[in-house]
Amino acid sequence: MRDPIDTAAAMAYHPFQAHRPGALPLSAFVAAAQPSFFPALTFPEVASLSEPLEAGLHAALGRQHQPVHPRSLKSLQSDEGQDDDPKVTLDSQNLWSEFHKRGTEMVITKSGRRMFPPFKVRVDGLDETAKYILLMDIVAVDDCRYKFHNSGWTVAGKGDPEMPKRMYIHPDSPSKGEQWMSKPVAFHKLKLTNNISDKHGFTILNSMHKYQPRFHVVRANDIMKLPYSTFRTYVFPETEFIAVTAYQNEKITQLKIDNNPFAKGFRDTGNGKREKRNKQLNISSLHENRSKADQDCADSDDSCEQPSTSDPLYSPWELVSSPLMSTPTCQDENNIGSDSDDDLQDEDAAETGSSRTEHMSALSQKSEEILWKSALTMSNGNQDTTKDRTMFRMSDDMYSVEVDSSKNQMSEIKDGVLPLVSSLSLSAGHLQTLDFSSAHSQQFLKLGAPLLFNPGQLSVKPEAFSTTGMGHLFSSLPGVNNLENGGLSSQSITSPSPFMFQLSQHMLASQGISLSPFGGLLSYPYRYMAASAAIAPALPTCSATSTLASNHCFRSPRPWLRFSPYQIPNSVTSSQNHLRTTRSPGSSNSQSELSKSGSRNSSPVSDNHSHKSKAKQKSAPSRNTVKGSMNELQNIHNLVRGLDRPLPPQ
Amino acid sequence: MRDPIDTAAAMAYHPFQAHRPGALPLSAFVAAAQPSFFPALTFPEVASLSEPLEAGLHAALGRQHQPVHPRSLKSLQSDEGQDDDPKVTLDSQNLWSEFHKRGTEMVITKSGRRMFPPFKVRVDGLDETAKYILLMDIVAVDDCRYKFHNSGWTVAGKGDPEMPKRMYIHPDSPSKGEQWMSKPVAFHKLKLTNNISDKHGFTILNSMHKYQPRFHVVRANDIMKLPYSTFRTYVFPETEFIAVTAYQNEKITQLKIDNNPFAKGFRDTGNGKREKRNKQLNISSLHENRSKADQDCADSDDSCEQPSTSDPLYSPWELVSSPLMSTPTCQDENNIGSDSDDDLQDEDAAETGSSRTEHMSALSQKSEEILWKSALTMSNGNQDTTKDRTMFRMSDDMYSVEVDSSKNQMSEIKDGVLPLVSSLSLSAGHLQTLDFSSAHSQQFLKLGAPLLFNPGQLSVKPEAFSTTGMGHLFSSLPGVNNLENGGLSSQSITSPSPFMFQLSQHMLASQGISLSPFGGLLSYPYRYMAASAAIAPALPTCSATSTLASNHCFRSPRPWLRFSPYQIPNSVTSSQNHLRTTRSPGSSNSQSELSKSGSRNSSPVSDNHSHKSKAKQKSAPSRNTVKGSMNELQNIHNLVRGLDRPLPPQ
DNA sequence: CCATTTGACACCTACGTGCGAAGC
DNA sequence: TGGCTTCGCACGTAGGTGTCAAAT
Repeated sequence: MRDPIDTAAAMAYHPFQAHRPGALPLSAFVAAAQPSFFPALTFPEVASLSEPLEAGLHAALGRQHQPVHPRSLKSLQSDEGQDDDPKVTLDSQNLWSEFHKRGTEMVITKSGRRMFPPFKVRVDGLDETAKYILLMDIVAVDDCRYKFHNSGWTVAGKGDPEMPKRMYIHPDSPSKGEQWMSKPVAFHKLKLTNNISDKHGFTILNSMHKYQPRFHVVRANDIMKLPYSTFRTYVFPETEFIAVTAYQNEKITQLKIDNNPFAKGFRDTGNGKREKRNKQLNISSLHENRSKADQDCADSDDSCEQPSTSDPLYSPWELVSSPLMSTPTCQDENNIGSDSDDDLQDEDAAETGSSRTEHMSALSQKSEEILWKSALTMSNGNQDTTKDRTMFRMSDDMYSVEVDSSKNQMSEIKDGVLPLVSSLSLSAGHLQTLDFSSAHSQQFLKLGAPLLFNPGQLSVKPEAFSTTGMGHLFSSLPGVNNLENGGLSSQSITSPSPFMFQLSQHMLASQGISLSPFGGLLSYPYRYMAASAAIAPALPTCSATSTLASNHCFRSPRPWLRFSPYQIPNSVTSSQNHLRTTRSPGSSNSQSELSKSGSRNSSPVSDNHSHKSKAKQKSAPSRNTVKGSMNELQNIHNLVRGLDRPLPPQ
Repeated sequence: MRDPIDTAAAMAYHPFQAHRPGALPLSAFVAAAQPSFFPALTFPEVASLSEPLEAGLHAALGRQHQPVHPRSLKSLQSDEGQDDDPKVTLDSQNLWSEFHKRGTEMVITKSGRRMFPPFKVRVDGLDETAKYILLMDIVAVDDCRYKFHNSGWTVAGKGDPEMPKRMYIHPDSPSKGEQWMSKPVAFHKLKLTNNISDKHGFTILNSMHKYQPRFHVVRANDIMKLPYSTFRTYVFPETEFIAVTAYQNEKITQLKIDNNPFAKGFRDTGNGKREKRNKQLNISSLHENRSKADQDCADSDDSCEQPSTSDPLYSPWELVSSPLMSTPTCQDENNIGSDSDDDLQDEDAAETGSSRTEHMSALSQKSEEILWKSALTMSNGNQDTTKDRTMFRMSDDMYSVEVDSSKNQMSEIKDGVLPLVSSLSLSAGHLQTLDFSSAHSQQFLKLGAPLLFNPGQLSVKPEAFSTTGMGHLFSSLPGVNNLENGGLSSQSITSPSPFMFQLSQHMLASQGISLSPFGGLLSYPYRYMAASAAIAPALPTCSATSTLASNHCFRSPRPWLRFSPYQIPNSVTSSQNHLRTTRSPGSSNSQSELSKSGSRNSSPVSDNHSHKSKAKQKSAPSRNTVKGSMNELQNIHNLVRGLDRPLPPQ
């Protein structure tokens, strides 16, 4: 049914690390990144292309570098078996594409807003018996602020500093591959907000900024093992969006109204100013026509709460692949997604089955750049220029990046290699958080929510975590119990490691770890927990002086509010990484479904992919690769928080 | 605030086992049960009264007995630290009492119905840093069928066979004691149904039968360790109820309408035939006036979804302790809870503060019997007569029973000893199931739900489970993976062990265990998993010939549908048990609150208990104790399923 | 003045209630 | 017929929508 990966690209990887903003502008590294693509490789089973990863890594590391022994990391892996080959397809892809080509907007509110379309994926190729943790995050695509002008989005200046992005771990994690593959994996519990003081664990975004959701597959049977596990990251370009507090593009509004069941009240019953829009809204096919089994999507608690757009009068839209209305970089001032070119005009034309594939192909080059940029830089705006970068993407495909922190060698060339590297792959934001939010977290947050891993506090030997270990990794380890019992120690506060996870108590509980309320100044007490000294040696500095990475990151409250992404100093640590990139067919289905009233003769996107290999070759990875890697490392190692909690100034 | 246990009773315990229905009627054992009470003992910290438990145990065991080595069990304990002393108080106790004294009815529907009042408890005295699993089940009080006649409940004959009762594990399990104590623990996700083919994991009850909810505290950091852990069972007599498909007692209906927010639409707005009932409905105090913090009750996903009865015009009712309207045994034909005596007539009287305590005290003896019966026999109707039994209860207090399977000695006498024994304490039903239902389970059930532990399939040595183990107990053990991977083996089907748990995939997933769909005749494939040969040696036989316990229980599909509880043969195994009984003040608050409009001068029940020691002395345990123990063991060791799944005839 | 944000609101989807007619 | 059960229903709660006016 769904075998997304059909193209491959490989790229040499050059590890890299220390970065001193100011002295060493990020853009320098970004510009050097030049991943190369190889022709499509039919995803080998467990192909593993061995290549040294440490080249120049330690040398580049200014300090704070605690070398990671691959063997140690290996032992930390909860599941190192390579007998899986995850394939991920985006659910309701055609709906996503419809939004994307018009310039998807996502409303962010103070109280938190869901995404629509819902981010839902189908996973295949997992080891049925192995446990996986599935998570997602949303990272900034660039460092630009946008504005909607003349029915199009334009860059309106430099972006605002990004709040720490949280890793949203699917509430069902960890679960067996069997379970994940049995039904779509939905993330509708993830909510977007613009409230920087959010205490629910929602993802905090900047309005009028562009973001890219990402999906990660981690083979681990315990959330506590996340840091030592391989991350396979999947990026669906069509899920890119601009965060807004109020809809700017009326077409997006109408698309939402027509497809979101909760907005059914606004569908034209002759009241609004909107006219007969029903005809063009036949895109909801995949989103609506999900089978009974599909409705049992794997999501937190309410079994697939996201109501299905079950309006029978909507017939499936054509399955457009990679949308063209991609976003410009900060330098680009050209409008994208302007309404004039193809919206209302070709509505009926689209219905007749006219394929947009060609049109999109023409813009694929640009799309690739953007997507790679977002994938590489984790979109925190850590680069001020984008023109220097040679990005790439495979049109009508989504990108997946696999980062294996336990391998000190070049990754296997699966379907493509992305210079996205991190010792832990917990990337996507200079401040990265693992957030187990959901209804659970919201409930548990009330008694003191996030758990932060402080590498310096856990000096347990990696070997202690045996592969046959029974989970509850830290709960029974010396030094960890102290943290668990004692609430928040001043030491933990003053020198939190950049590699910290924010966990909801619920998830922690099911993992054998719990939090205790911390009677501090905050309504949301924190607790710091050591993850392992082996994982995140490098740390970003957060002082205004922008010194090189030190272990005292975030000694000041919410440092990210003081600096722009470029100003936030970063440094990455060694950690021999195993890089593996796969590509999953994202919007490669160009089938068009003419019937708009049910008689669909083409299978839904996720069920019938034409595995076209459209891989493009690019130059071998150069500095850009390094840049990407560095950003990844930085992101991963960055402390991510997101709750409005003041930290001791020192 | 809440320190429920203030009275103690101790009782000699004589293990016991094999039971052959027909040849050896259950009533014989039941009649012999004569637990004895000792005066209140202020619960010692970790007092441990050592007494041999094995007396006559093995001798009585006809066969199938696999002796359990205490040391082995001890090693299996996830948390053997005795530094806790759980105290449990029933939330909304006064509301419960209001219902109970009228004869609580709970509607059961095919699609599942919540309980109202919601079963919610506050837990205290836990080890803040230790992990606990909190669960509850609902067991039949007797083997009687009831009917509502002349505004009162009467026994209407012998009860129908009970479906296997499922252990509902709180979705947040396991969590730190810290978390459990931080907020009320609600179980509103547990639903009642009369659909014997229920596939949601709901609790299946017989209409017109009487049931008793029970609450269990287990110190364990992994659900897989449940079998080896000590169960502390708490019974709140006022939560007893009769399952109905339609309300019989109009007073109960009105009480529901007035207190359940979801039934607000039926409150007298002048439409119904019900007149001014508002005045008497001031009971909702505790249930309504919960603080903001209380609303964050620890429950599955939707943070305390149960809406609060926030009608400000209701003032707290008097805090009555143990209700009088207790249920009769099958032999008793006297009406209870008849409306004529005290309902509409004394409504206003009650409002004026007239205490019902005396009235209840008069009936306390009867109540005790009933409660003990339910606690001892787990109310599966395994005894056909109740007159023989000498039950007891401490009026206006709830009972708690602690069973420690890891101790081969008489339990510490805390506040009382109850002859409730089981090798694993997973009692309460001849068919006992651990059900992790909730929204999760419903979702995961769809791909093959229950997990059954088959002791015969796991021969791993108990020592393998080290205390420092990291959870995921079975996932990495030899012999277990086979089960996990292979779906359902015929062997597993044909000889399932009586000790099996039914787990939802979700919970299993978070515990390192998952299930795979089994392409059989059933929509809900089963998977059998060995728990440990050390735990449940004895098994109930389920054949019509009523042979003594054998390992081939439930070889026939749904055997419980063929036999009455008495016909189902049972046998218990040795397993040196540590018995400990505690008593928590349930409805011991006899304060009356006169003000019906807010001016409560008495603290809520859970905050202000007058620790009255009303322990009563009873005779030393005799055969009845054995009976109770046997039932417990049987219940625990019984295979519990509940899904309408046919088993291979052989 | 503008662009953007906020909050109350009507209108939806879910689903928890008892009712009452109909079924068995 | 008389119990008891079932089902659709109206009416709640809870919360997800975009709208619109007002605020910033």
